[in-house]
Amino acid sequence: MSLDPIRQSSLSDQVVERLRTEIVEGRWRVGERIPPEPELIADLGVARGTLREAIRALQYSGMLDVRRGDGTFVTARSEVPGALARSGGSIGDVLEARAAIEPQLARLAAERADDDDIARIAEALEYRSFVTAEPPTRENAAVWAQADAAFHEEVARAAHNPILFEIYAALLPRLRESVESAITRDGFSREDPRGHEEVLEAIRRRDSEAAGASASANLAATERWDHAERAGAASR
Amino acid sequence: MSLDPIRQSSLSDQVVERLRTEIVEGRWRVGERIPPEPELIADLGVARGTLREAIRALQYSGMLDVRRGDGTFVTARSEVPGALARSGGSIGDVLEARAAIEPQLARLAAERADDDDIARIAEALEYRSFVTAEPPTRENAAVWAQADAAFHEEVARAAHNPILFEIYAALLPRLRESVESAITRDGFSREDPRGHEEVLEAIRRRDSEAAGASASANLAATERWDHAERAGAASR
DNA sequence: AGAAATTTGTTCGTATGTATC
DNA sequence: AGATACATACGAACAAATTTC
Repeated sequence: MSLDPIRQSSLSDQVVERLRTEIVEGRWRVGERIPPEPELIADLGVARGTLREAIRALQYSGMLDVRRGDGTFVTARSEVPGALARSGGSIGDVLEARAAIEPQLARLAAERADDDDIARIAEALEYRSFVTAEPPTRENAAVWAQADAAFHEEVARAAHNPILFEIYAALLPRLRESVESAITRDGFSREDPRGHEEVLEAIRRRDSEAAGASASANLAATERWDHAERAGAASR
Repeated sequence: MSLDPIRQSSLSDQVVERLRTEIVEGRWRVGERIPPEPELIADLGVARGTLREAIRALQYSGMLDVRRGDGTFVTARSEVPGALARSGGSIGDVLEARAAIEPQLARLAAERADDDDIARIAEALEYRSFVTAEPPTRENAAVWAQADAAFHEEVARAAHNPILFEIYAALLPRLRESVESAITRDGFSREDPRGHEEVLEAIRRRDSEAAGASASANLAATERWDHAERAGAASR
């Protein structure tokens, strides 16, 4: 059997790992500015080019946002959303991916959610209902889309599967974007009669079948809207 | 409404896009060596540091493999596998993700596969059966795992959803790895009585429900094996 | 409005480590 | 062993964008 030769990792790769760790472990929070180049150079003891290569790697992966003359900011704690954003696909494609993943997440959440998970889901749902009560305007479209996404994200977290969570969380921004632009148009209905509550109640009852079924039903409504939307767009 | 200021992209970002395009559009094929730094510098008209930053970005994303003293090689045509590889998770997590996505892919494939898709699936399945007929050894474990993955990849392609395809294709290497190491141990059964054939036949009949059901059934068998495997490992 | 300070962007020169033949 | 080709790393200098005073 032939073994791959061990290759010592380059300095700049090591710097990437160091910076990435700061972000993943939350010492540098999303939105915050990281220390400027001269400071990092001094701390890490590497040349400027070496550091810059590392920063570029994380920038391209979507974890950092580098603004010339201003600074470098943390934008995400994972590479997956950035990678998925580059892979194209329409809103319909995003919906189909959600249709695959969401019911499974709901089922797993019903099996594995602990009390903290359930409390977070309930809180997110409460806020979502609160926002839904307000009249839809362009200003609060982003707020509503965010509130909706937050609920789904908490369900996903409760499934306790890091891979599915990563994938699903990466899909959410793309969906949020489209919902936000569509929300003031046409017949987009923000309220689904108790569909989301049903998911939460099924999780509380540890009824994984019911949780999956409710999630599927909620998605079917959104897909109908997407089909109508696309048909309308074609005739415009 | 406040608009985001337009920010002109840096030279090194433009270089990233140029290099990425060469890879994505297949002019630089996977496995090939890309031109050496001095040549790219001359062609693109940028400084060494600028080019190196771009190469590092693509290296970290998993599309390039840089070997000091040797050259830089193309390793993938997408960033998603590299990103997903960093997000942790166990084999069980990978299986659960597959369980979510695979049936949906089979359903979509039954709705959308064209003649070319079906021919490719049939070919992959034929090869898989051929390899399965050989006795399992450590040497051909990798070959079998690859043949199995190839079948699933062709089904995924036939679903004609770029996002789901990217996600699923990114999961395959992780699964292949574990199957490969487990294949000679314990009671891992490489043959499932006609399970994979059923998927193909359902796709041919355009029966999306049957395709999804067959895919689910196939996965359930693998999941039983994983549970047994984990129980065994715990008692060892 | 303008000047200075801060921060990232880009270039060049040089020396060194590593793989291949 | 030697030669060649290639990537790695450092350092210094100047350019350009942004913020701050």
